[in-house]
Amino acid sequence: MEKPADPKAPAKPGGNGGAARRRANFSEAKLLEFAELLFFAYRDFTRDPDAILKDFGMGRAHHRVLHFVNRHSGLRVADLLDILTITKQSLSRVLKQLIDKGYIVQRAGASDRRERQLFPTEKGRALAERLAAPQLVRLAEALRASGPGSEAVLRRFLEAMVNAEDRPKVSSIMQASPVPLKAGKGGG
Amino acid sequence: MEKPADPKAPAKPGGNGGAARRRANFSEAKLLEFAELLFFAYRDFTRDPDAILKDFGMGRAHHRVLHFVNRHSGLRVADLLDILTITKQSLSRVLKQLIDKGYIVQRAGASDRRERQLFPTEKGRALAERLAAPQLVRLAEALRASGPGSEAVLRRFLEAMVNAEDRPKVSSIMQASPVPLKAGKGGG
DNA sequence: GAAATAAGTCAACATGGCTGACATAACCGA
DNA sequence: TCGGTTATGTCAGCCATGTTGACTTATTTC
Repeated sequence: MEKPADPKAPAKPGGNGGAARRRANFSEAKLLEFAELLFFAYRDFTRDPDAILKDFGMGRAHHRVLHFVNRHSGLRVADLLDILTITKQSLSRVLKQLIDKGYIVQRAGASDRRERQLFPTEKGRALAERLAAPQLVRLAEALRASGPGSEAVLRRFLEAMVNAEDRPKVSSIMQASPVPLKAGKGGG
Repeated sequence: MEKPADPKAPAKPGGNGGAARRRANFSEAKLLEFAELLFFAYRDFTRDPDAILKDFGMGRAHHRVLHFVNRHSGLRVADLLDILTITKQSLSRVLKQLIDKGYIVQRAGASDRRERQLFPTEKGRALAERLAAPQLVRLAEALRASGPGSEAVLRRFLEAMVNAEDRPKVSSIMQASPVPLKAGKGGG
């Protein structure tokens, strides 16, 4: 019953209903281009590891878990849930597989034995590096293409893209702390 | 049977097997940080529209289709397949729903009547703008936080992140051509 | 000792990828 | 005009990965 707008005159490019106006100096058109570029960039960023994972009967979810366990060895299940923003049931599925296949091991927490700290095995480290390799090449080339001094710009941009309330958490994660990341929970 | 590496001495941070060495001046650690930042940035970039979509009984796949149809009004199904890099069966599922709900209309191609050109309805344009709004705010703020002149850097970076062979295609898409995007197929 | 917390589990369901097979309509060249 | 190719659509089923809800176990904390 929904009468669609006349398809004879579709999508007036200038006629923006009002959502736009101007945002801090950036035109809507320009911002939309960045949105699209981000989509394309991320689409291809994940492509190489996805192909490798297929050979191992695993998916992108496994990659994410393995990456963070490898990079931030010793983190707890709760930290991982926080980072990935998925439910423990979703995490459990892939984590169990990674443990069963010998890519990750867990140990009871040092101070709190209810906690499970996660560590990569040698095999896990090897796979994590293999998955990361093409992504690092891509990033290095893109940074080079961006010109000198682009790293600082990139870092500021990406950090600002993160939800403001999560930035402290992300920062603390980025410091590759070998200690379980309690910051943002009760700590500071 | 897989004997895991001794979990007592997990993840020597310096002991990189050889995948690393040095990539064009960027340390592996730095590149990994960018990889993580990109993950967090994209994670949050998609969060706002995902929440809105839920109220409409739709998912991220609908958003992607609606976005590109709205931005590049008149593109063909084949163009969309190319952009999203999914199968026509996957696209069909969400596209059909968007058409049934009156967000998108199709017309037979002007020169080739086998083709289906896709257009947003008024309703579709409205939803696309509503979904884009929080993302554009986020992007504008992040660009501002990146400092003056960051746009050019960002653009170069994101374009370089795209697979080299797809860059011409992406460029032609970005020009918001109102004409069906035949470039990269047989054209130039 | 009771309550709270960290983690694990079972069951069911939704979304959105995939493959394979096949149908229809339209175009295009011989 | 006919036959092959192309653009699109569709059916059927599978897989990965997200969700909610309910419940258990081990451990810590008050």
